[in-house]
Amino acid sequence: MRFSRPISNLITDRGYPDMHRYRSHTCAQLTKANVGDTVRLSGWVHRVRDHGGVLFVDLRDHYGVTQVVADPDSPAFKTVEGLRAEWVIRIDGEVKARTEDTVNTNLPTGEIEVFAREVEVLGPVNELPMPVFGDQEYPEDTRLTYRFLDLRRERLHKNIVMRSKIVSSVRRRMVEQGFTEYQTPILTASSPEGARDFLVPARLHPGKFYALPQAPQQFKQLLMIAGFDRYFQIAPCFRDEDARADRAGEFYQLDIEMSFVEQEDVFQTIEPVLRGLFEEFGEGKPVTQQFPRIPYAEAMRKYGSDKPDLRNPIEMEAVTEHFAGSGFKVFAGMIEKDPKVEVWAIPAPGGGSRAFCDRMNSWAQGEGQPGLGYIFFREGEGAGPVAKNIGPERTAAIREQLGLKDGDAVFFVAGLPSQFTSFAGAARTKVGWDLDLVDADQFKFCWIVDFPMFEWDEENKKVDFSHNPFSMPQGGLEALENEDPLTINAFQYDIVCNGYELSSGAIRNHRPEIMRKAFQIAGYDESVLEEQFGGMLRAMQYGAPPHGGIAPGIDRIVMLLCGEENLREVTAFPMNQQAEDLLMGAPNSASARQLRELHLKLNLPKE
RNA sequence: GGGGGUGUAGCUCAGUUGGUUAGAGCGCUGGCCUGUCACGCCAGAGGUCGCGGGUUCGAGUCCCGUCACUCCCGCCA
Repeated sequence: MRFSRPISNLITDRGYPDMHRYRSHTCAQLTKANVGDTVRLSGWVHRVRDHGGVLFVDLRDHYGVTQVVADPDSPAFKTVEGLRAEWVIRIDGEVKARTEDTVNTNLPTGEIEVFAREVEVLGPVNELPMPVFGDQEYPEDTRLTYRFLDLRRERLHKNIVMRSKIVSSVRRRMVEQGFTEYQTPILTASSPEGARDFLVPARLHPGKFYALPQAPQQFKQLLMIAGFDRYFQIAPCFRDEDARADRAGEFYQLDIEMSFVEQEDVFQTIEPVLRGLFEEFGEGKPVTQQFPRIPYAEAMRKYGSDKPDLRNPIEMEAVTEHFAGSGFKVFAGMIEKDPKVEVWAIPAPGGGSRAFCDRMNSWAQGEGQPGLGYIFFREGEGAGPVAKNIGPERTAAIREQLGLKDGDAVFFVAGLPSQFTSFAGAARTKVGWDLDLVDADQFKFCWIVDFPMFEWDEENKKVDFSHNPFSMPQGGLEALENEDPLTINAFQYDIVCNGYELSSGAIRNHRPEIMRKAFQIAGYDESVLEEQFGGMLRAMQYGAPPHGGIAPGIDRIVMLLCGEENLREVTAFPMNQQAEDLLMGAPNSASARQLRELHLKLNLPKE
């Protein structure tokens, strides 16, 4: 008898019958070359097919599936008859070639099967709450409660492995770019990201709390000030805000910071990493080669969003002048009353039918809008109520401006851009998808640049930072001293891919005097600055290099590369939307003793 | 905190205008089957129709409330 050699060095072959306790091979290894070998496999019973006189078991492990066969000649026949899905078994047997008509070409091991001599049950199974075999959908709470089963299923298993490969590739690419990975604290102080912190009570300091980092923002800047030059980390981040499909309370960022750089240096460094990553894992889908840089204001105007999906070719344009003083009294009246009122056009190539325009109109009403004005073009002229009201000349001018032809349509939104932009953006998205203008099979990247440094806080009637206070204002101290704060931009940028904000970054403010001035403009007393960012401020006074960075979201990158639309599909152990871990039972109540040690008393809301 | 969707067997779902005993597929249990790989065939078990209240002679179906999950808004640079 010939004894099989292991292919994977994971497994030691001590030779039959002194083989490795559990396996000589994985379930993906055996081929025609092994025919005649005696082998040992361990894994899960994926599926049993019982033909009475002959039994087939698909044995599955992490690596693949191998068909095990037993007939009444097999001493293991009785045991195999009793096997059920997902039992964990070890089988010893002989590799046999399948006859030509029984080869399964869908399986890498499909040319062989293992004839079972001996079967040992390593882990039997209660009735399953959900099967591993097949791809039927299951309710998410079941999937999360039995996550270990869900993770055995092909799609999720593949996603998690893919995630690991992506993370490895990211690390390799970063190291190749001259970056070094440094770790930063998990128990830290509240930082200025603006989200709600997760707090951890400090036993040794009654009444005080650590905060989990929303991002290692200050630490990475301190690392730059400490002279480490190029930092990265796959950093866990925590924000106690309500979850969304693309947003969870805990997540990972590829956190990056670089010294002695300007914005363009960061772009030149990060672009190849992301482009390479998406080319490596994007299954051949085209990836943007040179990421366009789009100023924030332009993105809002053209796409109605600061995270535009550039797969959608539609660009909006202002057409206010064509409505000013026109016969379309609703818009004309608004324009006359307020010089800030604008009318934006959303071109809809191929949408030139009354049916489509009416459908968009009722969609808009469902979105809480009064409606959606439109013109559609046919037989050389514009049709619809708006066209009637403004007349052929203005209609032709609009058509001319937008380059529309017969069979196309255009939709209009009017008002104060600040109030309708996000709706206009949603309409652009809907038109693009409904008219099939979006080529989904690609990765379209862009940089969004020139974010405003400050914004008007309507609630508190004051100027406030629009991002974090650590960004360098364009124009530096001079701009802060001489210009209207609401017109100052920051060296603040985002990377967007297919409509997802993948990351946000900035060139940091490394000058304490600019920092003080910025806080003063945002109406914060110097004492606030000292109290909250005293450490940073002190560090800046002892030789801070100019520096900047960015922090792409790992989870979202993996989500895009796996073709998923929900972070939970690429996270091994996610929480549900209510931030509960249904498998481990978190959060949970604390014992009286734990609370006592922490000097905490509960003050629960009334039922 | 608010809005939308969903909730019927372990799972996916059907259930007409309010009308007798609430169905199907998958899974499960038992039986048959020697070449399947979504094996096939036969039989069976399995239901507080999310929960509570109401309207009605009669509610899975209509109304009110409530709970759970999910998507979105708020929130999140």
